[in-house]
Amino acid sequence: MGKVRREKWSNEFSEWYNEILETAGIIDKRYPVKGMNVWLPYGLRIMRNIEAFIRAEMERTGHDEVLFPALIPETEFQKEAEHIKGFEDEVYWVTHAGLDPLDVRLILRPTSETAMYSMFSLWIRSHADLPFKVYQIVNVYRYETKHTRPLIRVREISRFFEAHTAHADFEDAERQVKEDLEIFDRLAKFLALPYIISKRPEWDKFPGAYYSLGAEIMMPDGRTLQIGTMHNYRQNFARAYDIKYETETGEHEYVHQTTFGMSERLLAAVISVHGDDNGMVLPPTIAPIQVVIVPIPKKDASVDVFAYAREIAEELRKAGFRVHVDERDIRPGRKYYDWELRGVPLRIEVGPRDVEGRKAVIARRDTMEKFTVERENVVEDVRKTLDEIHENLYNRAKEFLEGHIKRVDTIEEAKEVFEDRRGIVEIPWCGSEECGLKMEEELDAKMLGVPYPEEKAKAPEGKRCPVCGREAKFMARFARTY
RNA sequence: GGGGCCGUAGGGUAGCUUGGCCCAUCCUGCGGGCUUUGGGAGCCCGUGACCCGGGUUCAAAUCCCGGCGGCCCCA
Repeated sequence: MGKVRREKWSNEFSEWYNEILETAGIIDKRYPVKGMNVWLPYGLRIMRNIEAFIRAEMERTGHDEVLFPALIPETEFQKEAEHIKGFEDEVYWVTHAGLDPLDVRLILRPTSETAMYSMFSLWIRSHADLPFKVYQIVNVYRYETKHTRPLIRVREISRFFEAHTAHADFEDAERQVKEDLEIFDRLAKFLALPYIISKRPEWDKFPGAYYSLGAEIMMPDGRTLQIGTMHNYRQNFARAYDIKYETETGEHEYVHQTTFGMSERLLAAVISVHGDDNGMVLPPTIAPIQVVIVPIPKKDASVDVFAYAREIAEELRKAGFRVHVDERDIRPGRKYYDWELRGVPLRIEVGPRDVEGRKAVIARRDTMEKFTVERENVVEDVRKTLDEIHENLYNRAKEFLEGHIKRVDTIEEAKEVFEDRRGIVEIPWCGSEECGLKMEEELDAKMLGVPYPEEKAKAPEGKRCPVCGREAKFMARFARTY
């Protein structure tokens, strides 16, 4: 009691993760198609809370919500050469209608650029239409050949967020990327998730992009998980899909485009990063139940603990909290374990002693600490404690992330760091693809890219690329990734 | 692309080598009853499974062949 354990969480993360998803009621992975899972009510409620925040941010920043069809004609899909090359071996094809083969085959969208952009070319006419900013949250399909993993690597991404924008020039597109980063930062704070941003190397950018940024978090087993991406396409897609606008002086110019993407990996990150051996720990911002009240009856007690519990619940609800009173006829200890597993950030226990003394016991999910508060201070103490929990989750995760980033100068040192296959290594790099790929191979890790913004990416004076010995231009990040 | 392992109730498992004692074991879950409630109580009753197809045999969860599905390792 009162002790946070993270042994299984850290040492047997895969088992921990699968078990939690199932027992906490997030998803049911028994659906008979590989890589496709069923969302359960509790998991969906958490995801909806995350999406509510994203939608509010989209509204705040002037994005409109749209909804495109899931099917894309082969002819549209093939317009941007790099894009098709990047996705062709992982799209699902619709080739028949009934028994007859289709004249033009259709793909199930793996992402929506090629669905959207022919429409963009119809919609965007003049400079007055720019910047043009839309988003949607839909399911997309990718035939993953590597191991699928619920919420992380799936063949149907159920909650794929994608914002697409078009701009008059490169500078405005760059402003959009900055805005995306700011939105992402606010979202990450909302989820209490510390992260890093890297600019992807040329060989790993999004197919068709001019450059790609990726946001990563640190998983309990020391691997990184990408939970957000921002791309500047420049005019690559505009040329392929003929998206032009008329300037103030009457010329026709191709637009500059960006995208910003996220998915249910956000939920995977929240569950993984904040959890412990007892289960999930949800940030109060997204917990479907923020406070659970467990009445502790005594057979011969003269007081009504249930009435007392309901009364506190009502007061908390009026103050704006999401509260549940657990009146099930099972023992309290069982209820504690139940709600801990489901990550409810704060529990209130009320027994006859509390009713008589006008008190309540508060138990924090993050630290597993318990303390007694006065009845009349409950609302205030709950508010304060929930805030502290959120802050503590963020700080704990930040410490974990930062403790897993190491700077080294040589391949040998990097290998030493990776001996336990954990963490992120930053190593000087000349910037050539050849040396980058060589390091990936030597380290058995992926290059995430270089720190972003660019100022942070520069290698300190005098550092040399450990592969070719030339002067290092950047510090490159390597990690084992999901 | 190459190699290996595995499919038994909702979840986890025993049984398989050496076929019969298996209308299949135990834990958990689920429904009901009694009793209890400050950290997973107990007892009783009930519920529910051998991946699919073919073969061998007097007899198949067990052996053989094929299919489907899952997992792991290597490139």
